[in-house]
Amino acid sequence: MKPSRPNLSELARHLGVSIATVSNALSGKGRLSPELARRIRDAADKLGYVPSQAGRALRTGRSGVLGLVLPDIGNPLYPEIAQEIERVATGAGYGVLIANSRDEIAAQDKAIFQLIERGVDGIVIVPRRGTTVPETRCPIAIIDTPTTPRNTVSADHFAGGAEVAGHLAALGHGRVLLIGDDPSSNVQNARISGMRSKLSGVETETIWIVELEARHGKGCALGLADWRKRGFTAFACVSDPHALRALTELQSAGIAIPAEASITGFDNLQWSSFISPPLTTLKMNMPEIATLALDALVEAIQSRETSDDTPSPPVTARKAAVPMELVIRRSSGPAPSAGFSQEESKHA
Amino acid sequence: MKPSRPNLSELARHLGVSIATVSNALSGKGRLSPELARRIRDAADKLGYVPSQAGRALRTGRSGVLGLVLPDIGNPLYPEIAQEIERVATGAGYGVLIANSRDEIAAQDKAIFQLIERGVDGIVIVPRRGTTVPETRCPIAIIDTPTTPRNTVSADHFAGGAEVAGHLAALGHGRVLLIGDDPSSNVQNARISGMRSKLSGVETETIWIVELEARHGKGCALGLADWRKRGFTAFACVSDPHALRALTELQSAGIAIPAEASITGFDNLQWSSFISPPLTTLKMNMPEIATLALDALVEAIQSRETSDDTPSPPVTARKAAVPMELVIRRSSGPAPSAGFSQEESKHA
DNA sequence: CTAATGTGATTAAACGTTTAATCATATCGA
DNA sequence: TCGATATGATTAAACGTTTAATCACATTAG
Repeated sequence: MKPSRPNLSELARHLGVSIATVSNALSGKGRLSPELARRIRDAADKLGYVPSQAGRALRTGRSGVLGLVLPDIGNPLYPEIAQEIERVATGAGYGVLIANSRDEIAAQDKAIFQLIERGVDGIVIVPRRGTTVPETRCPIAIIDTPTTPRNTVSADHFAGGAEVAGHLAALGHGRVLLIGDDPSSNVQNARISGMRSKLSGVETETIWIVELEARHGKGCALGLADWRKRGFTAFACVSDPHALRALTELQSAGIAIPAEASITGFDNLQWSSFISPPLTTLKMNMPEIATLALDALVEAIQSRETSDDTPSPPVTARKAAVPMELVIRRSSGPAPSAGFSQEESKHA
Repeated sequence: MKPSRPNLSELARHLGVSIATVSNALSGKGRLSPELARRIRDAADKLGYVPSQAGRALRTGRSGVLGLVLPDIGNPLYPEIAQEIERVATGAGYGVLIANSRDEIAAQDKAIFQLIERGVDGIVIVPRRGTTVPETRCPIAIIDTPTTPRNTVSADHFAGGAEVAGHLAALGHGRVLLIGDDPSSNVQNARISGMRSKLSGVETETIWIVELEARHGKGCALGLADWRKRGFTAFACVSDPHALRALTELQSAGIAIPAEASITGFDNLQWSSFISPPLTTLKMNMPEIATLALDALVEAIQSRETSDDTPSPPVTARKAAVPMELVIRRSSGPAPSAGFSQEESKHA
C-alpha cells in the first residue's frame, strides 16, 4: 500500500548493495560478478522496477523520444505513415511525440520548435506543400520526394508514375487524362512527371482540382464525362481519393468502369480494394521507408555527441528512393475497342 | 559558438542573482520585486532560455505528456481524433505520445504499459473492439460508447443512428437494410440499435460484413443488388467506408443513386463530400469530444496529488454523450415510387 | 528602544539516473 | 614475500529544476 514505485536506491537498499551496482547490473555496463547481476535483475523485475525516464533523460541529455510532424489531415496516408514510424521507433526504443502542422503554413515551424522544446532527440517530418524545413541543431529526417532538398528518403513517386502510365499505355489507351490536385505539391508533380515520361506516344492532358474548385467551388464536378466524349479513355489520378471522385463521377454518369474507361490512383488506401470495381493503384513501401528514415535519424542522433551550436547536417539514408508497387485491380482494363466515340477521336 | 543552451544557473550567474530567484521570476510563484522579475524575464527570452523538461519532470514528478492509444489503422477516424486530441492537449500545455494497439489483441495492454513506463501523466484511449481497459494508477480517459464501462465521453452513436433512420423513414423507405461490419464492436452495435429504434414501422434486416467475408473471402460482393430486387430501397451503413462499398457496388450494378436506392454512412470522412453522389452521413463533434475528454483527464491528473498505489478512479466528463450531426447530401432521397420491382416486394 | 511583522532575496535539499574515479580484495608473476 | 594487475564493488558528482526553509534587512507597533 506504500510502494509508489521502486527506484534504484530502494532496490539497492533491499539487496544490500550500492546504487551504482544496481545500475550497472541493469544496463550491463560496468563489471560485476555474473551471479550478482542475475540476482539484481531478478529482484528488479520481481519488485516491478521501471527506470525513471526523467532521471535518465536529465543525466544523459537524451529523452528517448522522437517527434513526428505531419501535414494537415487532408493527406490520407497520415495513418499509415504514423503507424509505421511508431512501429519502427518503438522497436528502436523510442517514443513518438506527434505534432500537427495544420491550417497556417507557419504552424509547421511552430510545431518543430515545440517538439524541440519538449526535448525530442530527433524529428521525422513529412513537409507540407511549398514549405522549407528550418535548419536546427536537432537532427531532422525529411520524407518528401527524392528531389526535395535535404530529403532523407521517400517513395520513388516518379518511377511509380512511370509504371502506372506504362500499364495504361500497354492496355492501348490513346488519350490519357492526368488528374492532380495541387501543382505546388512536390509529390504530385513527381508522380505526374513520371506518368508523362512513359506517355510520349499518347495524347495527354493535365487538370488540377484546386484550380477547378477555385472557379466552380469545392466539390464541383470534374467534367470527366466530357473528357470521355472527347476520346479520353484513361484517367490517371495522383491519389486514391481523387480516383474515387473520378470513379463515382463517371459511374453516376452511366459510364462503365473499366469497360468504357480506366481509372488509376495512388497510395493503396484501405478502401481501394473494397470498392466496385476495386482500384488499380500504387502502393508505397511504408515499412521500408520508415525503417530507412529512422535508421538514418538514430544514427545522426548518436553521432551527435558534441553539443555545440552548429545546425545538424542533413540526415541521409542508405537509399533515397524506395520503389512503389503497382497493384493492378479491376478499375483498369483494355481501352474500349474502336467504334465507340470514334468520330470524336478520329481527328487526332 | 559555445552556448549549448542556457539553463537557470547560467541565467542566474549572468544576472547576478540566485537560481531560485530566476525560477520564481519565470514561474511567478515566490515573492520578489516586480522590476527584478521583469528584468529576469527579459534576459530569459533574450538569451533564448527554454526550461529543461527533464529537470522539471524529475523534480515535479509530472512529465507534461499524455499518451494516446488508438486501435488498428482500420479505424478511419484515427486521423481526426488524433488531430483533435493533439490540438486540445497542446493548448493545455501537454505533449501527446502515440501508441498503437495493432494486430494482436494483447497489444493494447502492452501499449498502455509502455506509455506508463515512459512516464505519461495520463492516457486517452479509444479501445479496440471486445477488449477491456486495464485498471492502473495512471488516469485513463476512455472514448468508446456511452454504455461502455468506465467510458469517459463519446459521440451519441445511438441517437445518431436514430436520427439517420428517422431521415430514411421520412423519405418513405419501407424496407431498410442495415449494414454493419463487426458485431463485436460497441460503437457499431450502438449505431445499429439506434437505427432500429426509429424503424419500428418498417421492415429491416441486418448483415455483418465480417460474416460475409468469413464465408466468401475478403472484399467479396455484398449482394446488394439482390436485396434491392427484394424491395430494399435504403442501405444504412455503420461507417462511410462501408457506405462507399455499397454505393460503388450498386452503381456498377447499374442501380442509380439516389433515384433507385438511398445510402447513408457514418463519420463524415474527408472524401464523403466529394464522391458522386455525395454521401449522407453523420458527423461526430470531435472537437467537443476531445475537449471533454482532456478536461476530465487533466482534472483527474491534478487531483491525484497523492502518489499511493490505488488504481485511478474512472475519469468522468461533464457530459458523457455528445450529439452527432446529420449531414444530408445527395446519396439519400425519396423512396422510389411504387411500381418499380413491385412484384418482388408485394408478397411481404 | 525592543519586538513583531513584512519584504525580497538566498540556501540547500531533493527528484532518479549515469559514470568517472576510487577503493578493497584477491590473483599472479617474479 | 612483495609489488603489479585484475576483479568486483562503492563513492561521489552531476544533469536542471522546484520549493520549503532560512536569512538579512527595513518597517512598524508597542
